[in-house]
Amino acid sequence: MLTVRQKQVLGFIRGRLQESGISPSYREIMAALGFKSLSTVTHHVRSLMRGGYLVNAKGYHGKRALQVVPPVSETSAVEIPLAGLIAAGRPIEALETSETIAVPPALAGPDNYALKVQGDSMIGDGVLDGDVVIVRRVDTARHREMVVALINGEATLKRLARENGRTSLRPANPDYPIIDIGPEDDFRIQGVAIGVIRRY
Amino acid sequence: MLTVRQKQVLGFIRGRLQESGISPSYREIMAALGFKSLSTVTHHVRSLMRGGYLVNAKGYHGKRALQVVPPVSETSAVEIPLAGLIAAGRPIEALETSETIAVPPALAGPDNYALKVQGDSMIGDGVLDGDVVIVRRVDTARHREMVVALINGEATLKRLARENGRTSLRPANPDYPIIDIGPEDDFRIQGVAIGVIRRY
DNA sequence: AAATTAATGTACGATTAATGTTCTATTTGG
DNA sequence: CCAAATAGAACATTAATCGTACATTAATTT
Repeated sequence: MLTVRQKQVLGFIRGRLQESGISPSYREIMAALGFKSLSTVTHHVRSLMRGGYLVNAKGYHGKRALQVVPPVSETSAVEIPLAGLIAAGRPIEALETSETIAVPPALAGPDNYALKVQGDSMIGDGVLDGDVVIVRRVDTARHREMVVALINGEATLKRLARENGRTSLRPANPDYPIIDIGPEDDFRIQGVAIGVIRRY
Repeated sequence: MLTVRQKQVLGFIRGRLQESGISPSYREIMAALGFKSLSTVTHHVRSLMRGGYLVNAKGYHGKRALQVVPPVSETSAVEIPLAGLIAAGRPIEALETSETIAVPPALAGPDNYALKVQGDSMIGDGVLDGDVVIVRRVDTARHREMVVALINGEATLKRLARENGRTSLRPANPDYPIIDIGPEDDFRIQGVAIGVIRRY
């Protein structure tokens, strides 16, 4: 919570940074706001630092190194990044903009992201073309979990099967083949599906 | 609830917060509303606090820290009521508590509610047992839309079909029968599905 | 490279200004 | 009459300020 003066000081610093790129000195701040003592500036700057609005990029005794901390995004913590499109047999196609998508809190998490599904390889499990799957970024998964996996550079959404010491990726659609993972394959799990959102 | 004076005081504080971001001091409120004593302001502010319209963000002796408490209705526009369970062939089973469920803004709306699906009559359309369908409360629907319908007192989730002047409800599962609507049936549409949320 | 100077940030204490709180008493309008 | 509203003055606490001396880094000179 900022006081009136703190707001003015912060505003001046922010303005200087924006126009010239270098932080003003304490004495410049003093002059600009009409203070007669450096301690006044010190006091306000310190308050702003304590409040997390400013940091000194060079640490203790760092000169002209004040940096304004961007305000914490108050866009409710239920937003997770929409990482891109996933389609069987292609790498994940990243979206240009760093889009985000709002999800119910039950599907939110710091390691979660969303992928838009292209294709119908998992139609048997109720994941349709155009659905958005919510994925938790992990590198291991258990038998029968739906995973986002990277195999030889290609990303895919399938069910993981571990049987008789063998690992395979199974679509939920008879039109698609089961993918057996061999020791020569470059195989990595990128996450497990924890939810689906569809919009008609 | 609020007296005339209280409304004026609250309005002034709200305006100041909106335009400048900082709360007015008691003396500013006094001047703005033409009071001649601080205690008048104190009295009104305290009343507003007791009524839950204002809080002091800095607590006792906190200066310029009045905050207007947003009315309850605006707390979170992404919550919609979870009305109950829907299963083929039974009335909607209402939940005891008036639960709500958080949904992405794209699925939120004043006339929307959620139903938890029981059964697999729509599995072919990717709606699985346990899924939550988001429904918009309307009384008409077009051909091929997924609807919540009430037929002779029984609620069901099906696709609406209008062909050759006849209306029918079609499951997305060959194990279930198509329901033909005749003139003798008591048939009503309660809403159309606009989304699905699943959690693994 | 070393020494020197200039520019800049830090520390401590004390003081003033601004602001919220409390108390008792009085006025006002239905 | 009663509840709401108002008034006035004294008091408590926080915000803001000032002055000075000192420490550290950056720039300049030797």
